[in-house]
Parts: sequence; C-alpha cells; structure tokens
Amino acid sequence: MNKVFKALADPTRRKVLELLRQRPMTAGELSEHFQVSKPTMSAHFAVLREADLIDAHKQGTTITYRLKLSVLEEALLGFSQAFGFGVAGPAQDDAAQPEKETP
Amino acid sequence: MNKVFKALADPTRRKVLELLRQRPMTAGELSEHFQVSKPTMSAHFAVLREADLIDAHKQGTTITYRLKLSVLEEALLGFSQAFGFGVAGPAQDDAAQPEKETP
DNA sequence: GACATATTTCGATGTTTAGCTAAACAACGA
DNA sequence: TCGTTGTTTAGCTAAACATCGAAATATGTC
Repeated sequence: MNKVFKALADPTRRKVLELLRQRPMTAGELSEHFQVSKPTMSAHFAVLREADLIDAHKQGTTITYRLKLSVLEEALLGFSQAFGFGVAGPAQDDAAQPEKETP
Repeated sequence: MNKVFKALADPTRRKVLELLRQRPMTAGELSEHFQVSKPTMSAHFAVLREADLIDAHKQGTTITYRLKLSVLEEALLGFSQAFGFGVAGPAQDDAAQPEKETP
C-alpha cells in the first residue's frame, strides 16, 4: 500500500493511469503521450506493476497494459476510510473496464 | 495537488495526518509517536504545510497542528473522480474536527 | 538578565529517484 | 535472417529526500 502511494506520487505515472482508465494500451502507445525515453517509460511501468496498479499481458511483440481499477480503488478507500470519508460506489462507469475480461 | 500526493507518499506523514484526524496536536506531541529526531519531524511538518494539508498555530512556545480535512478530501476526490469512483460524503464524523474552531 | 522549553533552521551525509544514452536481449512476424 | 516492440543493464548526472547533530530563535518564567 505504501507502494501505491509512492507510485501515485509521480505525475507521469498518474497520467499513465488516467490514460489506461479509458482503455488498455500498449507500452508504445502510452509512451507516445510523453517526451521521455523508452527506458524511462519502462521504469515507470515497472513501478506501477510493482504497486500492482496495472497488469501486463503480452501478445506477440507488443505488451498491453491494463489498469487494475479495483486495486487503485481499494487503496484509496482504505486510506480514506481512516479519515471518515469513504470512496463510494464501485465504478459502474461506462469507460472504465471491469477487472475481468470479456464479462 | 502534486504536492499532496508527494506528501502522502511517506508513511510517517500519512501517520501524522491520521493522528491529527483525532485531534489537533502539538509538534512535540506528534513527535513522540515516532522514533526520529525533532528536526526530521519538523521537516515532515513543513512538507505537510506546503501541501496545505495541515495548518499551524502557535500559542506561547508550542505550535499546534491541525488537519485540514477538507483539503485532503478534495484532493482525493478530484483524483478519484477522474477514475469514476467518487469520495463520498463530507465527513460528518464525530472525531473529525471541522475546519473552523470552536463551532 | 539568565535560564529552560519548544521548534525551527543550518549544514552535512547518504539514499533514492528521474532522467539520459548506448547497447544488449527476448520474442515474435515477415 | 531481418526488423519491430519492449525490457533490461550499465553507467552516468542532477535533483530531491530523509535523516542527523548542533546552533539559532522565540517565548515564557524566575
């Protein structure tokens, strides 16, 4: 859970999460949104992976990253609860993709 | 808002916020909960102040810190909203102290 | 004024983080 | 066997962080 907050502390990584919130994207696709080198992006992905905020699955030569919304939500929820305000309602959003694939 | 996340990235600082959630406390009082030096704690307080998560008001020789719950809530809310889950309900908690003093 | 208390400021140090380039490596598709 | 995609490693710089002990700054009190 500390790793989640550490991961969230960087603007680039937060942006990545927001991009992934719309739809899963490949590493290359994500990288296009930033002006940093591939290794740097790869490192950011690694931090997000370590925090369990995204998961990767490779098909062929490309790796597609997917946001693990529930993990993010739970982290925020756990923290928020300690302060008396809860994170409400499991995202029944249209754009957000649920944790399981092809439900 | 980046400052808030940066501030939240450290476990000590998160703990400070949780302690302050119960009641305002002096710097010394807070420090007793951690095994770090006073200057270190002072630095943490500065980060929290910078992020506008706490405010200080000194009376005599002591400084009392108070949690700015609404700021924390708004930051979390702003972020959470971008992901489709909102931080709900302005804390009408009993232990949490409202933003104004002696209401 | 002298002294005690509470906290912050002032260096100093060691660690972590973000970033780069360059090169190597793995896995695939054509 | 190439070329592509992405990760990893190495080696580096620069900046940010966390931490400390010591000194400085209030603010009382005697």
